Amino acid sequence: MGRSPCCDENGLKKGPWTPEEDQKLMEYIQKHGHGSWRALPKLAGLNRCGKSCRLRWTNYLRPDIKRGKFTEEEEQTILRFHSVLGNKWSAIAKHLPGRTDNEIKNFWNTHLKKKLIQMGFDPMTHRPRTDFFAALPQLIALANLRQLVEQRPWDDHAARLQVEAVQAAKLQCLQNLIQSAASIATSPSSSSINTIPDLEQIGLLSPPQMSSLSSLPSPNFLESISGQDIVAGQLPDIQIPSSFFEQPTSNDANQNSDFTPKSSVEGENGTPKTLLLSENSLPPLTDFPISNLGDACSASSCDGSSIQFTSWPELFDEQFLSEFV
DNA sequence: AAGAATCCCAACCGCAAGTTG
DNA sequence: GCAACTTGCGGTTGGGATTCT
Repeated sequence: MGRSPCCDENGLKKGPWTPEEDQKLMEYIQKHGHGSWRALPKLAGLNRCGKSCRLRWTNYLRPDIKRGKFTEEEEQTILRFHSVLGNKWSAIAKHLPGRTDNEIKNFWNTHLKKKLIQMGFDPMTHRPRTDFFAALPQLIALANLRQLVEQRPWDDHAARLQVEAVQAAKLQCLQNLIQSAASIATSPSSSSINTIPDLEQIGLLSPPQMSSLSSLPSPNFLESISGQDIVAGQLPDIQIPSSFFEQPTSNDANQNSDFTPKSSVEGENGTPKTLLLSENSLPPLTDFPISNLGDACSASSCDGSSIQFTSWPELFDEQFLSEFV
């Protein structure tokens, strides 16, 4: 397994491709196919290394390449597959016809990753940031906005704020517990994911909620992912807040790193009453870290059922949610 | 208008798996 | 089984384009 020496060779051109070079490469491949990439540059009359030619062809010259901005649908697809596959750009690209792994990687690094971070998600796990203090600005903003919305006296609000802080901590705690359980379940040493129901035993999840955990993708699901056989529609519905695609981009969002109000309902007097977060826009407590699970499972033949955490509203009782939102 | 800052993406680099002799 | 070679992948970067001050 030696390293490829091709790019170390002297005298080979590097850097941006000229239209003439593109033309030569295109004509050669269309006539003869690429064959051996290493031999191609000489045969095509190019002063480039084979690697450079391959890259140019696969990322730019291939006739089936789709150009232009990513659609919202493509964005969703990337997010979903990334939450499952992690940074497996080539695997993700297989599910986006006409898009290259490089393009997807760039799009992820320049747009999607930032979006997730701005929304308080960990871009690697697709879950809300786990550190409570990182979420503090959001909580503070939440509290302030609530005050504006409700126009209640501060004393009353302070008391409510305290309750909310407790609830937020509770929420965080539950989340951490779930994550811990998940990591235990995914560790090769654990026999199966069936350790999750322990949560039920300690009274954190009621049976109906657990039932939602049992609607799980089969182990075959993960196998099919690694085998690249899945289509987007078969993925677990890893829930990105509906507000995700409404998030301001770049600079706008930087100034509003907290969750911005996205929906409004009619108040009693007919004036719109802004909600901080709709239930649907709550960040998903959601996603079992399937990206890691994939490796763990492939290494340990996990035969237990896997987990599909549901969205927030189903995890908490209505009272909790209605109080929190 | 101009310089600084930031964004964006094509291309490079290095690693690892697969293939061949 | 081993080493040389090829291919593919993911991370990183250079520099042009765009936006901000």
